[in-house]
Amino acid sequence: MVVARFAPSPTGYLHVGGARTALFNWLLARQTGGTFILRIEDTDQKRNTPTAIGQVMDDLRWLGIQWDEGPDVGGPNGPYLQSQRRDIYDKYIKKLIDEKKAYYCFDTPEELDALRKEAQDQRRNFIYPRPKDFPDAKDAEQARTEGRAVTVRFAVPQDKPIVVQDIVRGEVTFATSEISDFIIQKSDGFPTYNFACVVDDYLMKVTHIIRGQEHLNNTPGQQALWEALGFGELPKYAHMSVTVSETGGKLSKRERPKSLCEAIKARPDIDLEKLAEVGNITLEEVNSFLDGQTTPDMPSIDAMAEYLGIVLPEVNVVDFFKSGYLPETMVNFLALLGASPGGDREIMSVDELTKSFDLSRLTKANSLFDRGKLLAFNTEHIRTVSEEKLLRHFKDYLKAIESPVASADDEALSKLLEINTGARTLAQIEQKSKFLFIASEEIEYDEKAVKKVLLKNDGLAVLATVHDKLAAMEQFTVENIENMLRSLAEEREVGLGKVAQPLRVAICGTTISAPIFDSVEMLGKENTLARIDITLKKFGTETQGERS
RNA sequence: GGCCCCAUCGUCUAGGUAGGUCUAGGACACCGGGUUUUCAACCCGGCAACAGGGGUUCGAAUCCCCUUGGGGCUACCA
Repeated sequence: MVVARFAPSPTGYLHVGGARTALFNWLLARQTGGTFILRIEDTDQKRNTPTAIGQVMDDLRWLGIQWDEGPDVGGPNGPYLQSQRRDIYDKYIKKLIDEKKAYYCFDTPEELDALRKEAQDQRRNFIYPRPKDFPDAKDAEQARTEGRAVTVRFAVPQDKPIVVQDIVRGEVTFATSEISDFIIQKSDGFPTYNFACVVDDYLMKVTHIIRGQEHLNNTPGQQALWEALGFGELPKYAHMSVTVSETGGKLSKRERPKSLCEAIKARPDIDLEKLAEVGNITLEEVNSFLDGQTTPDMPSIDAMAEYLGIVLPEVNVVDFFKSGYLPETMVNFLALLGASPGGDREIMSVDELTKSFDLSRLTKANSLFDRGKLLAFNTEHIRTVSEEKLLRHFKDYLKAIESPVASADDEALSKLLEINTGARTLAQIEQKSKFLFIASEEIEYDEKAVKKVLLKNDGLAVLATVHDKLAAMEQFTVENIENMLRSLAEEREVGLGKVAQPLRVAICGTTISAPIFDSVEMLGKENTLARIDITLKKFGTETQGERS
């Protein structure tokens, strides 16, 4: 019976790297009919955001990743929040201390830093100097009353090299002399990740641990702990390749601030004071951010980016949601990043991915998160998901971005989805349809579009003709609109574009929109004529002089 | 600096664990052409890789070693 788990620390929204880890564990559990656990590693009081747990769970749900045991659903081996398992960890820590397998430490950060610097200077790895005699509980108590910080370190057995049997890497050997006695209990009484993780994986009967390669170096220590605690058979490990970004290095949450910082620097004319105001931070904070000293909070980053009209690269699952990607796309893409079902298959459903998932087929080399390919996947999934699913996703999306299109009923929304086949993202569909749902007076006319389409080639004259023909139309149907425009083009011996484009600009303000016949029909006769009137009035006088 | 991992088209990858069937396949991107009411989408065609050097072998993308290059970790973060 397979038991897999995803164990995020709740520091904010779920990012794609975390989502991939969760997905692989979930895929394995689903394929084997095993259990998938969601465990929250909230042992760092400083880093936890109270809302983060909910955000992570929302993101997983959006992806369709359901957990069998977790903070909200419970389970036989709860609680699933590490912060609620303090007594359990304390018990095991006491056991290790009693057995002389762990010991108290009283070092100050300064002392530790000095030791590390010394090691660095001597060109060797930092190894904590284990005391000959371990301090006892009384020493610890006294240190505490003196106000000194007390931590507990695990005495890593030095007898034999530690071999990690990794499903993707094979046998990886670590010399124990390279593994420093690490802290298992912090001075605030919380366990460290390396300790809590081992205890929980044992208690929750986890059989498979799939995680990022960044944890490979933690594994020998965790194995030693597992053994010292007498936990018996080790779980199976699989350390996945890391997902890297175009800018180099691990794809992380730093991506967005970094990208914004570069964008600001690339535009020296920016009013930094105004920027600070928009981001709701001080000018000093902006400068510090530009110097790489500090990083403002995400809402500030987003606000500043929006103000500057910069699109930041998506890194969190919600970012992709708000950019109009489908969960099916994300699951498919992430499942194939650093893994392959073999052969030429790429666009796959969750069922297919589950069936074909194979831990032994994980790639060893790091892979780059290719947004272009993701877009292609999204295009394909938008084309192939069922109408009902697409409609549901579209409604969720519109609601999330607070689009005026959200006011449309299901019928209109379905129509939009239908006429916009070939769209790459839901965002594109929204952008090309938005004009149908805003007031005629609020249409913004794109300067280039007006110049190119209306003020040239008799654009306005054509538009006036179109207006009259539409006004005379009794049945305002897609078919009639199309016939009218086509015959008008024929009459004038020009391409359809010459008559369709002026109309397009008149009703939506730009040269880009959903297909014109359907758009006009959806807008309705009254609105269409009104918009043409507005356009004619607005740009009509300008043409007089320009016509020669 | 130390330890660990990795290396096929620009990118994701197939092929590697059983060396010959690989003049290295697919997809994305890119380039050219077609289609077209805009943007897309779609159709056809093209470009493009076994990091380098040594071995082992009749034969190596595939096995071994070195070099180079990338990545990770090196916290009282996870």
